[in-house]
Amino acid sequence: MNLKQLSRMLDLSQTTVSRALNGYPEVAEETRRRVVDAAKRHGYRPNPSARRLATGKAGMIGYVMPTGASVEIDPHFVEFLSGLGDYARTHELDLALSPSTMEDEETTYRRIVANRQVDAVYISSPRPKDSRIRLLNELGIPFIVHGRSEGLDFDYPFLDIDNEAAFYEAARLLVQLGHRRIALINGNPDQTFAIHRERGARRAMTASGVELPTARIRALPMTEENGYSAAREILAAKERPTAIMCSSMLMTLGIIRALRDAGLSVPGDVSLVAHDDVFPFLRPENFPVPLATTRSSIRSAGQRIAERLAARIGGLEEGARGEVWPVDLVVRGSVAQART
Amino acid sequence: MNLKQLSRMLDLSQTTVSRALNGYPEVAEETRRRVVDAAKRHGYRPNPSARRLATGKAGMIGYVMPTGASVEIDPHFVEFLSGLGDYARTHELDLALSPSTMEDEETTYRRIVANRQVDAVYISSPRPKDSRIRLLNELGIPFIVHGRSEGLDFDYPFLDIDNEAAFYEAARLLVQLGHRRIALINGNPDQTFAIHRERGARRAMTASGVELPTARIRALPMTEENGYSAAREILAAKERPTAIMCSSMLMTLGIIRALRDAGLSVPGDVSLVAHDDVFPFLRPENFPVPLATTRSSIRSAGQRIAERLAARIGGLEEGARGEVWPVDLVVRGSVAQART
DNA sequence: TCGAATTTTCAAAGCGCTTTGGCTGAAACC
DNA sequence: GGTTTCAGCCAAAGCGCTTTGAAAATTCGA
Repeated sequence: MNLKQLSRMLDLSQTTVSRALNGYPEVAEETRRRVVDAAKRHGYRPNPSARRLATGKAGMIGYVMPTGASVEIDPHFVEFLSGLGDYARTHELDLALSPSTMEDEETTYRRIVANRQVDAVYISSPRPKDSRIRLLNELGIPFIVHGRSEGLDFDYPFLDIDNEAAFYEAARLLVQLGHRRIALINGNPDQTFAIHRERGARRAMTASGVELPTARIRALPMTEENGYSAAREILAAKERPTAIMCSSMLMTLGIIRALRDAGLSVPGDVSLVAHDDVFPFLRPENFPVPLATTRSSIRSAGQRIAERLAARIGGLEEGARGEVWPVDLVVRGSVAQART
Repeated sequence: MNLKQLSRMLDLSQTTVSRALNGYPEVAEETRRRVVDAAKRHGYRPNPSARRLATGKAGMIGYVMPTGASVEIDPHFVEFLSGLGDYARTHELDLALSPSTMEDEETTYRRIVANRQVDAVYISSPRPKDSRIRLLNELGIPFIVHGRSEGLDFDYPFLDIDNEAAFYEAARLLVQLGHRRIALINGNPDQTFAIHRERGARRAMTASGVELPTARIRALPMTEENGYSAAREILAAKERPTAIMCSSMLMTLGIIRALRDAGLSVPGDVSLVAHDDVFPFLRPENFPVPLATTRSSIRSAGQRIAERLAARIGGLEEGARGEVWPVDLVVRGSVAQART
């Protein structure tokens, strides 16, 4: 069933039918009802390719997905996607993933924009001075950054959590509990969130005269394995830390393994705080010792970004609006008073 | 730059240019060279919407993504997607994810097929008598199932790993090591893979006169939490198992936690074998005790499925071809001789 | 009641591509 | 030399929708 058939059936022109269906004002209410009704009854759905060709609108949200042998999409992505999908589903939006190697990223963005394949784009895991943001800004397609960049000389729309405050609070808690040797096992240092977290931790510690030497910092991709090896190294130091802050629960699994290897207990010997992105398959309450966390649902972020993207597509949101979500600090059994 | 402009520039008709670019034979070799050359030089790329409208081909692989508050996309999906993307990227294919609730699934499939939004579709996590397979079969769109269904009265194309053999081998190993009380902590029982795994394990055990009572079986969504609680229950039995087979490494993390709670050692008290889908962020070698696994890369499966889907779109593959991959059994420190 | 203003509807022109069917000129055949 | 054949090219007709510009129908004001 296409427009032509439907309009013939109703004895109306394609124009009128199209307008009736798309809510244009210049069509009599009664006619509209007739049309809408018939469309529903016959299950008419406009062909999206045709519509796209005619309007230039794609009805899709795009994401350029880094791939390649060595690149791994991390589990955060699924959770995020899940949230994005939640919203998209109820708003007739689909997602287009365009796989691309790191090197072809720019080309890929240019392509999907030039081809009008998507109406809006989101960017994840931004780095400082992220070139993708500049590019999209120039290309003039609606976009939102999940996270933030730094050092860009213009503003852009983003949604981020307050990583700095989160780790500030976490560090402050540890300091208040008397910890003086606190380590930080962070995510990849070329990502802005990792920078912010370190900044927050450092600020809290410095404020109390506690040092955060580089020897007690590790910044690596967030895998169990890296958590383990980072913890091994840090625990091997003469001045062993009495608390560890970590950017990822997956890494924390590795840290716990290292602690066990070293015969150290949580929180007896070492207190632990980690950031929790709220994975349904890995809960801080269920750690050997319930894990204290800074918590923020990455899934909700996905929903919200989809919502804002939709608003942008519809012209309801404009400008470089930044949104920063607070992060909860949830204290659980993995933190305790420092041994004196 | 569009076809019209390009053809005018070359002083050729759109027809010829289009044909030259698409490799049709009725164009002189020299002309083709000229055209291809100019296209590259001016960065001409056919507008996909227009092409889609004209050909009915979408250049996209579709996936109906289950979403909803309670539904969680599991991390397997990302790994798979990663593989799919790997292939798609190099073949000008994009992925279209259509989020859908479980109830709307059928409608969504119908929609994307009717609209020609995608050229092919893949289905994951098939259940026995999976209605999606029947539907796609009727709709006549190319598709491939990742995994297998059971009890369908027709054949269909799929790619699966040999779950039954994998767990057969694993169980056989445990039996050979003298284990007589072996537990199975499996994935969701309405998924075919879980059924196959149980079948394999049971077959190996029965062959050696070892029982697998339901009391020693748990089948749940594969989260750390479920692994933990399943293990707790099973370990609480009077006749405690001396070995546990598990369908997921994430669950195995929970099992290990439960073992530790119970003061049991691996492999001293309990041997452990798990299935490994090869997540980059969680490696069996890095478990407290290196974990013996049945291993099969879910990412490679993604690549292969994309490849086969592309072949189907191009008419190079047809019929109900099923492909079953063997699974490696990798013995590591988590299995040992049963205590006598 | 008549012309103007306003609604409501329509025919037709795109959007950028593929593809059908036909045309042209040169090579091949008898 | 005249007729076929065929390679190589083209004009034009879609694909199914939106949107422009104009016409028809209706309402309104005086």
